[in-house]
Amino acid sequence: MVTKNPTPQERRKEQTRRDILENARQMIVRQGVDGLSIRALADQIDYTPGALYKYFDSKDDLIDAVRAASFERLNSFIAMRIQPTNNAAEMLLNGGLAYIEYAALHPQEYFLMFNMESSKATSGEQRDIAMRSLLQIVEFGLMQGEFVAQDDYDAATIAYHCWATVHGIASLQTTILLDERDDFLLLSRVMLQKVIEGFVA
Amino acid sequence: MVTKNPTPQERRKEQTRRDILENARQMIVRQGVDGLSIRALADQIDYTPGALYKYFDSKDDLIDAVRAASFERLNSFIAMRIQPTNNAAEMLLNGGLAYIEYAALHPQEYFLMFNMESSKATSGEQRDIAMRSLLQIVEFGLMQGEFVAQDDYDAATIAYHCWATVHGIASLQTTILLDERDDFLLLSRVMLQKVIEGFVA
DNA sequence: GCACTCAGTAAACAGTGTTCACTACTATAC
DNA sequence: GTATAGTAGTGAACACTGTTTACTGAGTGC
Repeated sequence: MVTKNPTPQERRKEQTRRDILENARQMIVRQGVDGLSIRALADQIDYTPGALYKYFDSKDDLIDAVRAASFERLNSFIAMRIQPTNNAAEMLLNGGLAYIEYAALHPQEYFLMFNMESSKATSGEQRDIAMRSLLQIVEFGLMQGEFVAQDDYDAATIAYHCWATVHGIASLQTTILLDERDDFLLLSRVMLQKVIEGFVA
Repeated sequence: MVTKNPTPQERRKEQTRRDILENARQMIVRQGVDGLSIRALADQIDYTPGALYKYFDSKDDLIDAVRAASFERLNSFIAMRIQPTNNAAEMLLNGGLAYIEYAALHPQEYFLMFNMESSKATSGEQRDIAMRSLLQIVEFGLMQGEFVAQDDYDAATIAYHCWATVHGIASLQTTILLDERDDFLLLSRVMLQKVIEGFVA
C-alpha cells in the first residue's frame, strides 16, 4: 500500500468519490440494489449522470465498491462484539449473533453482499478476513483443549459449519421469513449454542 | 380449487402461457434473473413484447410465476429423495442433502427463490409445504423416541435449525464460495450429521 | 500571462418495461 | 350462412435506464 501524500485536488476528488459512494449506499439501504439509479443518484448530489463516470467505470463498479464497504462494516461490527477472552465458545457465540443481528438491522446491505454477482473478487478480500479470524478462534479453542476435533470434523470444517449456520439463519430471516417470529434472536442463540456444543470437549 | 372444464381456446391460451413461463425459466437459468428481458423473451418465442402482457400483468408477475414453479421443482426433487422409512434421521439427512444438491445444480433458480423480493406471498404457499413436511418428519422422530427435544429446543426449533443449516450451506456455496472445495457434498453431509446428532436420543 | 489538465456538462444512443389504439381472426347467436 | 362480440396479437409510442462523446470553463504549473 504505497500512498504518497496527496495534493489538495486529489483529496477533493477522493472526497467526492466517497460522497458518491455513501449516497449510493444509502440509496441501496432504502430501496435495494435494484432501486439504485445512476441518474437519481447524480440528481441527489447535484451532478450530471455522466460525471459519475469520472469516478467509477460503471454502475457495477460502483455497486462493487458499495459491497466492499458494506463487508467492511459487517466485519468491524462483528469485531466490536467479540472481546478477546479465554473463552473461545463465547467468542464464537457473540460473533455469530452479531452477524445475525447485523443482517437483521441492514437487510438490503446484507442481501447486496451475498448475491450471485458478489464473487467478483472485490469482496473476496473482506470475506477472507472474516474467514481467517473465524478460523483463528476455532484453532485457539482447539489448542487450549476447549474444543475437540474429529478426523472428518476438523478446524476448517468446524469454522465452515459455524459460518453456514449463522448465514443460514440470517439469510432465511431476511428473505422468506421476514419478521415471522419476534423471538428470533433468542432462537438463533439456542441453535448456535447447539452447534457449539457439538465440538466442545 | 374449482376448475370447470376448459374450452379449446382456454386450453390454447393456457398452453402459450406455459410456453412463455418455461422459456422465461430457461432464460433465467442461463443468464440469471437480471438477464431476463421481456423483449428478448418475446423475440425467442416469436411474439411482440406487448403480447406477453395478455398473459402476465408485468415482468415481476412473470418472475413470481417462475419462482413459484422453481419452488415446486425443488420440493418435488427433495420429496423424490426421501423414501419414507422408519428412520427419521435418514430422511432428514437425505432431504437436506437433496436441498443442497439442487441448489448446486441450479444456482440461478435457487438464487431466484431466495432473494428479497420473494416474500411476495407467491412462493409462500410452496414454502409452507416444505416447512410442514420437514416439521412432520421431526415430529415423527420425536414421537417414536428416535429424537429427543428440550424445552428451548422443541420440534419447531429443530426443524428451523435443519433448514437454516442446509440453507446456509447451499447459499454460501452458490454465492461467495463457488466451487472452492470439490468435496463440499461430503462436507455438507458431515455438518448435517453433526446437527442431527444434537437431537437424536 | 499562457498553455494545459481535467472536473463537469449537454446531448445523443441504444436499450429497457409498459401502454394503447388498432387489426384480424375466431367463436358464438340468430 | 351471415352478422356480431370477443380477443390474441401488432406496431408505434412513452418514459425511463446506463453509457459515450464532444465540448466548456475554471484552476494549476511554468
